[in-house]
Amino acid sequence: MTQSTPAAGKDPAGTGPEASVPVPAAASGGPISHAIFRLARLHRMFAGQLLRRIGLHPGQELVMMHLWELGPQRQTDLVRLLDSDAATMTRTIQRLEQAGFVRRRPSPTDKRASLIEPTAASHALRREVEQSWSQLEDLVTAGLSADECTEALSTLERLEQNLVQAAADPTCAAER
Amino acid sequence: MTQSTPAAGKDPAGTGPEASVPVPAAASGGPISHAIFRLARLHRMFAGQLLRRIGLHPGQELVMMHLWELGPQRQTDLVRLLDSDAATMTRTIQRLEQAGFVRRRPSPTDKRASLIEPTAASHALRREVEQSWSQLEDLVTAGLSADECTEALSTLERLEQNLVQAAADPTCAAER
DNA sequence: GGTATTTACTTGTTCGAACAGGTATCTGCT
DNA sequence: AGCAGATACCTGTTCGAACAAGTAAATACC
Repeated sequence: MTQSTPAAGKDPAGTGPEASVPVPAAASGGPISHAIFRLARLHRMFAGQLLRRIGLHPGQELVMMHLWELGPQRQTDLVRLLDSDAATMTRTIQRLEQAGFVRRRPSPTDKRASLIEPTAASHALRREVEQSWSQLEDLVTAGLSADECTEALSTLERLEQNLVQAAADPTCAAER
Repeated sequence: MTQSTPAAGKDPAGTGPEASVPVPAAASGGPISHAIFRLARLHRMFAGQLLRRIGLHPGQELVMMHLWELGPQRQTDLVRLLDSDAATMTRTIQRLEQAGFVRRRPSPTDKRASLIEPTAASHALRREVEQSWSQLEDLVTAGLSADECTEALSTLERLEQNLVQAAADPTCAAER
């Protein structure tokens, strides 16, 4: 926390440009929320750019990584692994299937389910996907020491834990 | 929603190499990237839940906050302020207009542009939106001291800065 | 066995995000 | 003045995310 930008501090009118971080007073009510939002947006954009070259859309690569690693899975398993949505998974699988990266096989034990398995063609992508991930990681952690990385990770996880806990907390009133 | 603990669980040796929790080795290639992804997802979900009650969709509230704060703006200005996309802004404005939160007035000086201004009805939402933002901020920073908040913010901004810089860096080769 | 509930998956919808065009209009340059 | 290029905005498309409903099969219960 040595060279923090004065984002949360002052941003007097007039100077306008603000090339690095656009942060009007609109964000003053939630500087950390806003920072999460901006970081996530940038991060997602980079991931999208990296994935685009290898013919995947953001989100699809996570499905593929799980399939490569764990072998054939039911959609429900993937949903649980990715903490995703069944409807989203249905369409993601459909697109991956149409793209030739995935195949569906009826489950031998459950007529409702089908097993999703990566195709041979998809394995050619595996290295590129993993490479892109580590490239993105390098980008985002540039200039950070190992200790700083650990600390950053712990910070992110702490924030995440706060939200996880809030989701489980009945006082949240965010029930649906 | 129901997300298992990412790092809180100690997960002793056990049997497998990575019998960890939400993601196996798939994330090992980019722990920080993955943490950003998860945090952002949760954060977005919470924001969505809070906004849902007040009749806005995630993203729309940012537009409204800028309009409330800065007064009538052209779409281009909003795009620049939010670092967003012109096409996205067009449709977001259309929906906000249809919802009655925004009005369009032709620009007196530029026949191409129109000025977007918040309606009187929209001002009733302002307090709720700001309240939701600070509520979300409280949620995400729960249990953090002021110092820890500052540090967390600085960490987030540092990661963001890395990506901002990478985007400007020609070695990125991500140019079109 | 027969019914109720849960589970696995699908479809429809709306939304933001991003890319690829397309059309006016404005601006800079000659 | 006239033209090239930039600008402001719109439309079409595909994608993930989330919600709502619905179908079929498995499971639980009586």
